[in-house]
Amino acid sequence: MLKLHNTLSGLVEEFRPAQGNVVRMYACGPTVYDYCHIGNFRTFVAVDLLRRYLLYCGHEMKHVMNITDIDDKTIKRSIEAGMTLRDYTTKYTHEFLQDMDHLNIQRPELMPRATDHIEEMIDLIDRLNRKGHTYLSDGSVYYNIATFNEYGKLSKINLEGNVAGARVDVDSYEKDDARDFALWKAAKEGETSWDTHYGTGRPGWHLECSAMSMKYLGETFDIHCGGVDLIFPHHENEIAQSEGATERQFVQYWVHAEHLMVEGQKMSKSLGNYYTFRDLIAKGIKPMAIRYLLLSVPYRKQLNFTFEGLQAAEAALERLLNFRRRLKQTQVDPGENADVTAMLERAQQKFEAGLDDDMNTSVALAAVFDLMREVNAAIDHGELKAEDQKKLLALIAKFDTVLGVLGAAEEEMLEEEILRLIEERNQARKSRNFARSDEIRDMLAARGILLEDTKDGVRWRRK
RNA sequence: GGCGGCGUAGCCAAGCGGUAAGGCAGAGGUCUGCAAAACCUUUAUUCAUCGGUUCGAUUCCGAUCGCCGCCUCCA
Repeated sequence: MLKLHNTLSGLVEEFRPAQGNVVRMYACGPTVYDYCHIGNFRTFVAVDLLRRYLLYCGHEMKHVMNITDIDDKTIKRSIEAGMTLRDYTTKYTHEFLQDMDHLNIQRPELMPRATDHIEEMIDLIDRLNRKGHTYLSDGSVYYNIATFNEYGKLSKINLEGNVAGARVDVDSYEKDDARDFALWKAAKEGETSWDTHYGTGRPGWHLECSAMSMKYLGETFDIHCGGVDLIFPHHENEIAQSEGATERQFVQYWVHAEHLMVEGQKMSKSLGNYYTFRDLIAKGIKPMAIRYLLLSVPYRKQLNFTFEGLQAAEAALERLLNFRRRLKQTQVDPGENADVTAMLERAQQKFEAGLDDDMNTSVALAAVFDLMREVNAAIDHGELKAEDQKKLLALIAKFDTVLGVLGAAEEEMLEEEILRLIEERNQARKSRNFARSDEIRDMLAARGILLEDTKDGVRWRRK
């Protein structure tokens, strides 16, 4: 009896990688016939957050993300573009990785290409063949799902944790030959193909993920991620392929990211609300605002992606950055304040409890904002001490190893000219020459330097 | 038609039986020459609707309405 986990509750307390501290994780990557749209990145950000939190928890990662460079559309588009498949997919893979970098998504340990693993795929077909799961038809090899009696267990199971199996009707699949899927497809005229003992052709879509995940992660691994639309048939078929061949449990945890809506509507080209990451950047949206918005709603929830939401994300992010800047620049006395220590501990506990609960990022973010409010009040009252300041900065940095939205605290070099102008403005203000002081402030603002008058003196920051 | 998810303040949302987190926007206040930033206060007697179970339901059950996804190699 195979066990199938659906949620990642209790990550710190209960989740134990099968291989020591090394978490073996596979994520279905992009198909590379075009630019990914923003919904794709919702999934990739969710996977990144999970990866980062596992690292935060002290695990090591062996994380594989495939590059699907051999599906129908990619082949078609490369022909249309007059490029070789390899050149075409290399181009779009490069674009994809650039977008990943801009969204601060960490690179997986391995990003294998499907077309580099034809041999492994053939070997897997051989194994399935030996166990009687396949049949030949018109030069193609099909998986006979009637021979795998657990077919349907992933997509039919109730993913939200209600009574499993209550309404599962596996029989309808077993009778239906139409549910069989291709492991190897006979070559079509003009398409890229490989010569093998199954004839000339190319692998079916689902095969690459079974072959590559097991090659790099072993026959059983910890976590398999992807978008919800992949549950059926893609992941269902991966299970059939892998478990059919190995007779072992393929995956411990399935993590499926929900889709998003744009302005309350389904994203589609006809509605004009189909956005790639690059479209949004071209509109002047900051990458970190996109990342923040995408991660602010737990991955299991369909999030509503709106421009108003992007503005809100940017404002929230700005506030967090200001807070960190203020924290750094505040002059403090030596020592430690027990109240602040308590705030710190509460925040860390809530942050981790949130993420432990199946990556509830809403709760984790609330913990960060609660902390910010409390610490701001402490600073206002002059209650922050040197030890607190140090610990807080460290904690914020630690939180951001997971969230990845703040970036490294910039060590800005004070330009002598800026300092000189600030000093000149101070003199002007002292002599109540506000026309001149405003002139200087505006001049600096025009160059992206914002001044704030506080009771501790002038604070400045770059916009 | 089959399977599944969702419907919480102006917007984004947490919430998993015990009396509504957090963010954005808005309002008032403190501070300031004016700002900015920050802080304080404030904004849902109520969680799509109607029933039911319970001492008690946003949370469980049923029905209704609305939105969304999968069932067609589309993340």
